[in-house]
Amino acid sequence: MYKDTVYSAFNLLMHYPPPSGAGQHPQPQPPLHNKASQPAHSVPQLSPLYEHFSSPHPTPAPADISQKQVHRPLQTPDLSGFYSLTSGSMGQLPHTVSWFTHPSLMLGSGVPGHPAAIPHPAIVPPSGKQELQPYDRSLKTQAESKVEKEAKKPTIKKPLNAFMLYMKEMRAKVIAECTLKESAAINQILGRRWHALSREEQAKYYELARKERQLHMQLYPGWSARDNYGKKKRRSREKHQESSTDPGSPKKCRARFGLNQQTDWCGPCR
DNA sequence: TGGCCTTTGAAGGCT
DNA sequence: AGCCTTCAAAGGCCA
Repeated sequence: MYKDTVYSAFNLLMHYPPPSGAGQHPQPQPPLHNKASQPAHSVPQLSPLYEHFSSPHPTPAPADISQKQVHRPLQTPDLSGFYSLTSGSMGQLPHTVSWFTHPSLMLGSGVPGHPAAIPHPAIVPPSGKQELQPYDRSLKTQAESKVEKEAKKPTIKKPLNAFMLYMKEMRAKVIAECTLKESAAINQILGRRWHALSREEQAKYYELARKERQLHMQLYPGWSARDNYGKKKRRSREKHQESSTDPGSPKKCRARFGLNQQTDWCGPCR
């Protein structure tokens, strides 16, 4: 089952048409969450290219898992260099973001039913830490157990959007250039640089993000962004409310003054 | 130790 | 339809 899903997702990407039309507006594509609208025949047959992606360094599964596993239909594919293998603009994308480096798309045991026991970076325990040693469960009520079970459910992270992918790639560069380490400051710089990118350059990241969303959908069909709501502590609303004098972020500022999202900047945000 | 900061975009909910 | 809220990443900072 999972094998089919991964194969389908992989092939879907391998056969995905490149961005069409030069100068195409890089704005996000229409939502892809309507799975029902995708006909089964839209997933092509397994590409022979897939054979190249079986991992040269398969991570052995822990004994307890491997013993229980009846079959091992799929090894964790090494998808590093995936984009360089694909044709079209994505292959020329000069960055390091790929399935290999992007945690939410790395394949591993976190994927339900996946045979390998490598923890999936996109699927993390709610605490983000190793589980505590087990204790006497007989002391627990069923309700408590249910609550705990729910709490221990691994978290599937949201797929990264275009800007997040850009940030992930460019962060190291900015850190090196500016000798900054504080993410808040770095992100401000990256935000400005993002807007300085040409539409063609941004389009690469929008396309990549679109593919990531699509793969995420294939890997976690029932997942919803709503699943992770409330798992981070919400910020206080007061802090989010903008003062009349604070220009806020460029995005908020443009929204407030009705400026063009791509080109216009108000004074304080320059 | 855990939330905040800071960015943009996606998605879900509400009016 | 439009607005609002939350969460994705990152790491220093602070209570």
